[in-house]
Amino acid sequence: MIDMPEPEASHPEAPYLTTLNESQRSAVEQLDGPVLVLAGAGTGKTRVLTSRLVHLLRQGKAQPWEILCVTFTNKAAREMRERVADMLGHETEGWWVGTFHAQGARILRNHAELVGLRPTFSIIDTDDQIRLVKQVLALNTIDEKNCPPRMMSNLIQRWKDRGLTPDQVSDTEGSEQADGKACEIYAQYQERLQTLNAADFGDLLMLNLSLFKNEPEILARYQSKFRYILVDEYQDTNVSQYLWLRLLAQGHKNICCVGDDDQAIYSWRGAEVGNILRFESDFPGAHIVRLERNYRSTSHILAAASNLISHNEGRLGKTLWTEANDGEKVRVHGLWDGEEEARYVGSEIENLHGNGHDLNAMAVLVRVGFQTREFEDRLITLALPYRVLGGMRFYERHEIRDAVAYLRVIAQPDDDLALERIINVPKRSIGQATVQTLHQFARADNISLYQAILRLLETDEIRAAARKKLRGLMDDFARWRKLLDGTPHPEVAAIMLDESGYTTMWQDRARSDKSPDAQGRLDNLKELVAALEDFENLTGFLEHVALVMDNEEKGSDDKITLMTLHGAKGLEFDVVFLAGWEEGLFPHQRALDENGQAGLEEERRLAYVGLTRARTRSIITFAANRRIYNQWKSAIPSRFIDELPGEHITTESATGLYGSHRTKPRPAHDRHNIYRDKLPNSAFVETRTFHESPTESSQTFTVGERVFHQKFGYGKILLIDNNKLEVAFEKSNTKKVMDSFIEKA
DNA sequence: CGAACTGCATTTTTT
DNA sequence: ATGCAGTTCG
Repeated sequence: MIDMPEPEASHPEAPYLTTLNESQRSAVEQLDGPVLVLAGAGTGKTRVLTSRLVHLLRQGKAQPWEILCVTFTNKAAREMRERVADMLGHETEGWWVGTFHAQGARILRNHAELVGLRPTFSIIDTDDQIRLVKQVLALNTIDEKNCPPRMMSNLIQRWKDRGLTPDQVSDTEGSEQADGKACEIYAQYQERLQTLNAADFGDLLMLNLSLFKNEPEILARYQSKFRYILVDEYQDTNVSQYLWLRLLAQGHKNICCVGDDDQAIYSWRGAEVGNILRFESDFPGAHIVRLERNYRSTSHILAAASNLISHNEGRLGKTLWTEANDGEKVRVHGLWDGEEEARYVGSEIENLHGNGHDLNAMAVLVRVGFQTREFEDRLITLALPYRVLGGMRFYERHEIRDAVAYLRVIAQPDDDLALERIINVPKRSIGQATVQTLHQFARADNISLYQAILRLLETDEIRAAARKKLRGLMDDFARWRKLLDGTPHPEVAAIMLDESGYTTMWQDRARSDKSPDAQGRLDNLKELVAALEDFENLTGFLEHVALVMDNEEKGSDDKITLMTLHGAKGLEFDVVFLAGWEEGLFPHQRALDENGQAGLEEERRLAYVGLTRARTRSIITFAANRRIYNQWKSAIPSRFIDELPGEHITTESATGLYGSHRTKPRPAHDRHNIYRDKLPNSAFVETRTFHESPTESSQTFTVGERVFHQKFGYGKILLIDNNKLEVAFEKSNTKKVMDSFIEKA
C-alpha cells in the first residue's frame, strides 16, 4: 500500500476512509441504492465491507439492528464482527450479522406457526436429512439400489437451492428419479418434517420465502427494518438465497453485494454465478465498483493468475494490477510420483523454515482430500508440524451427535431423528423390530415417534420386555425435561448423560479392549457439557450446534496448513504449494465428464483461487505417476500449466527425469486450448519430454537383473508388472518404478 | 440381538 | 486397498 489518498485539508476524515484507495472508497461511500462490488482476489473486499458498515453507523444512516449482513460461513461472520469491533473500538450490539441460514432461522423462529411449525422446531443436518429420506423411500417401497437415499436427498436439496417447492417441481421437471416418484417423495418428506416439527437447512430459506409470499405485511416489516443490506461472496449465492435477498431489498433497494465471479467454485452445491452476472438487470441503476488493485501478491503471481483465468469465457472481467515487486516467478516443478512430490515440497518447506519463514505462512493446497496423506507422511518424517483443515468437526463426532440427540429429544420430543439415534444407545434391548412397530404406528397416524410411543405404551402391541424399557426411557426423558426448570442446563445435561448410561457405555469401552479413543470421547463429552454454559438455555445451544458451531481455529502453534483448494478460498499465505496439477486430477476428470466446458471453467477458477492465495511464492507441482486407490496411473501435466504465461513462470524438473529428449506431438488436451497460440512458452519443452519418456520403452528386463536408476541408484529387480518394476535399491529401500527410467547396469 | 461377511464406492463443502 | 454400510447368519 504505497499511495494512499490524501485527506482533504478542509474535511479531516476518519482514518477508515482515508486509508482506502479510490475504488474502495467509492464502494464504501455509495451507501444508498444497489451497489455491486466486483472484488478481485486480494483487493480488500472484507475491508470494504467492514468500512462500509462503520460508515453507515458513523453517518447516522442506520442503527446496528437496521443493518443485515449475510455471509456464507460462520468464520466469515465472526471475522466481520471482529474487524468491525476493532474499527469501532467496541462490539456492535443488535447487529444482524451471520450466515444466510442463521438469519433465516432467526426470522423463522418468530413466525414458525405461519409455516406449519412450532417455534421450538429442530434444525436437522444432512445426515438426518438422508435418514429421513430413506424412511420415506422405504415407505414408498422404492428400491434403494435404484435410488440411493443420498442421491434423493441431494436432489431435494438442489431443488430447495433453486427455491422450488414440491408442486413447483412437478411443474418444471417431471423428475425421472425414484421410479418417477421423486416429487412425491419430496412432498412426503416435507410432510414428515412438519410432523416432526423440524426444518432442514434448505427449509430455513425456503420457509422464509413462503412466509414472505403468504404474509406480505410480515415481509414489509422486515423490508423496513433492514434499511441496509450487505452481502458477502455474492457469487456463491443460490437461487433461494437470491430470492430471499431480493425480497428483503425490494423496498429501499439499499443492497450492497460483494463478490468475484472468477472465484465462483461452488456451482456443484447450487451456487449460481448468474446471480452476480445479472445484478445490474435485477437492480437497475446499480452502482458497479470494480476493485482491481491487488494488495496481496507479487506481480508475477498476479500475472500468472490473471492469464490463467482469462481463458474463461463469460466473465464480468476485471484487470488486476499491483504495485508490488515482481518477486519470484511462479515455479512449476515436475516430479516422478506422488511420493517424490511430497518429498520435494517437504524439503522446500524445510529450507524456507530454516531461513526463518513461519510454517503458519505456508500452505499445501490440493484438489482432493486424499492427496494430503502423502504430504502428511512426509511432514511427519521431517518432523514438521502441520494441520489438515477440513477434517471432522466437533459436532460431527459420534459421541457428540449422540449427546446432542439426547438434548434434542428433551428440547423437542417430536424430533424423531434424534430419538431414533439414541433410542437404543446405550443398548437397552429396544431393537429394530420394536422401532419398526413404532414407526408403523407413527406413520399410520401421522404422528411423531415420541407420540406413538406414548400411545403404544397403553397397549400390548409391544412385547413386555421392550415395553418396560421404553417406558423407563420415556419416564427418564420426562424427568430430565422437568429438571430443566430450576436446574442449570449444563447440569441437566451431565445428569442425563450419566443417568442414561451413555457415559458408562464409553467408560466401559475405555476400560475394555478396543476403542482406544473412548477416553477421548469422554473428554469430548465433558467439553460439550462445558460448552453448554456459554448459552442462556438449551434451545440457544442447540441452535448454535445446528448452525454456528464450526472448527474454531485454536492454538497459535506454528504449523503448515494442508487443505483443499476449496478450503483455501478467502485465505492467504506467503508461500503456497499447489500440488497435483495433472490432467484428470486437476482439472478433475469428474468435473469434465459431468459438466463439460462449464466444469472445466470452474476448475480453472479453482486454479485461479489457488494461485492468488500466495503473497510471495507460488510453487506448482505435478507428478508423472500417481497411485489412486492403489492403482498406478501415469498422468500428463495439467492443461492449466500450459495456460500460464511463460514470462512469469520458471519450469523445473527433478534430476534424473530427463531420460530421452524427443519431440512429440502435442498432448490431446491441447485441442481444448484455443488460446495457447497466444502464449508461446518455451518452458514446456522440458516438461513435455518429461512426461513423454516413461511411456515408451523397448528395453526388456528380467527379474533379478541389476539395474540403474538416475535418482535411486543401483538395485536389483524384484518384480515385473508390465512396465512397472519393483526394484530393491542398494542405497534406498524397495520402490516401484517405471521401466523407462531404468537402465541396465 | 450381535458378529461376521459381502459388496460398493471413492471431488470439491456450508449450513 | 480400504473403509463403510447393509445384510445375513448364528
